[in-house]
Order: sequence, then structure tokens, then C-alpha cells
Amino acid sequence: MLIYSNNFNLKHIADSGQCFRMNPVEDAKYSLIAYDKYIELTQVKDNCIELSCSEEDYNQIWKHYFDLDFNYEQIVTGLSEGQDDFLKNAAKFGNGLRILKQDIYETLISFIISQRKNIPAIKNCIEILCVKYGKRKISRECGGKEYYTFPSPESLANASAQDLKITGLGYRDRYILKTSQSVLKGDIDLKALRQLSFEETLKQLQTLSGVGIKVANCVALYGLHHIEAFPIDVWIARILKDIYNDQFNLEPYNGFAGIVQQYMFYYIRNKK
DNA sequence: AGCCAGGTCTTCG
DNA sequence: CGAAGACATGGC
Repeated sequence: MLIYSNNFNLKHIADSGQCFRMNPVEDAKYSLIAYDKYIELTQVKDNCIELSCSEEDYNQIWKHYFDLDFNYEQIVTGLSEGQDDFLKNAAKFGNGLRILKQDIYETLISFIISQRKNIPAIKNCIEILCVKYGKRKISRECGGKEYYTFPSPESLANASAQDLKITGLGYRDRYILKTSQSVLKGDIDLKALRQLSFEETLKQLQTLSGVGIKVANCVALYGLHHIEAFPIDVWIARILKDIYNDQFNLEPYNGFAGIVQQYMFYYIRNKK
């Protein structure tokens, strides 16, 4: 089916570092695995995307996943026409970036893995984890394509420390194990986080093993859609220091700082 | 080859 | 308290 939107760019989203299982398959075409589903998406035109899914899956999953009920136009135009030169360029450069609504547990585990790894390494590591601990499935829509779902909390909580060693997790293996056990035991109720305030959510997430302020903000932003979150990693920290001399004022972007952050991150990582 | 990666945890002063 | 050091592995 075809979707029309002025702010929906597959390449930018795939390279945005917020999701790790969206990859190019051929020119302008991407595969994506999320919520136990496999989908292929093609950028037909700047403002037109073709999805391989049924209308039912679109309405139940993908419309929500890509945050397509939200209009990014005003915010992105606001940035690209504002007075901040860096954000102007970032907004123009990354136009079509959106903040995805990903599964909370997958986001949590993915961003625990992300610490001190580059993005290709994160992707590889997650893929190994999925093949080893996820479910093998076949996509009907996409020519019998084989894929693996993201592991459940049970499967990772019950993984042996020995087996985890060979997944390339490094020292993060114990974080994954402990956090998955916390989720499984109910020490934390990931779904219930949706009822909490942003600040309280960050606090609860940080009780988990391997989750500090940065990962907590990423989970809040990409898994719970707190678009006021502003994760500061090494790249954003460099921007704040080098471009803004540590004087960046978030206040004008109150309530959607996460979108600003995403455009900053994409721009600094991908501009020549 | 050697540095660095979407940080966190522990230890030290 | 805040600052420094340790941490596993792989990509480039």
C-alpha cells in the first residue's frame, strides 16, 4: 500500500541510530523487523512510501510505529526557518526523520547494548541475539522471507551466561541478564511506565542494571515516545561543546527536545 | 595497529 | 559529593 507524507524519509530513519533492525535491501528499499513482523518499505518519491504490509497491519502496527498521526511539518519547518544556523542546516539535511514508537523491551535491551559500541557493531550484536534467542518466522507478504523476532524477556532472562558470551555483548552480558530477569520477575513493569511522568520514568529505568541517564532517555524517547527527552551521548555532547560552547538553551524546544536531538545527531553523524 | 564506539559502575580522593 | 578508572569486543 502507498502512504503519502512530506516528512517521511526511509534513508534518514534507517541511518538515524534510533532503530537497529532497519536495513537497505536495494535502492530506496529497506527491510525492517519490529513487533514480530517483517516489512519492506520503498521510497517511491520524496513524499510517497510503499509498504509491503496489509492495510490491517498498517493500521494496527506501522502507522503507529512511524508516528504517522503526528505532523512533523511545523516543528521541522520551524527549525529550518529559525535563527539557529546549526539547527537550520540539521533540519534541512535530515528532513523526513521521525521519532519511532518502538517496543519498550527491545529498545531497553538495544540501548543497553549500544553503550561504547559503534552502530554497525550494535546492529551485528542485536542480530546475533535475535537469531540465537528470537523466534524464526517466515514472511508471507515478502516472498517467504525468513527472519528472527527480537527475543522475549524470558528467553534472555533464562539464557546461560556461557551462551551469552559468544554473542559479542562483551561486559554488557550481565546487564542484559540482570535487566531481563528484573523484567521477567516484575521488579519493573515496563508497560506501566506509560502511566508515569517523564521524570519518574527516567528514575525507574535507572534502577535497572546497565541503565544510566543516557540509556534511560533513549528508552523514554524511542520506546515510550517521551519526545521531551534529550539523550546526550558523545556526539551530542560534542555538539553542545563545540557548536554551542556548552551554552545551548533547550527552552525554545520544550516538549519536543527529542526531535531536535534526533536532527542534531543525524546531521553530525552523516554530513560530509 | 591502534583508536574509538549513541556509557555505566565502581572506586578513589 | 565529583572525578577518574575499568570494562569486552569489534569496526574502521
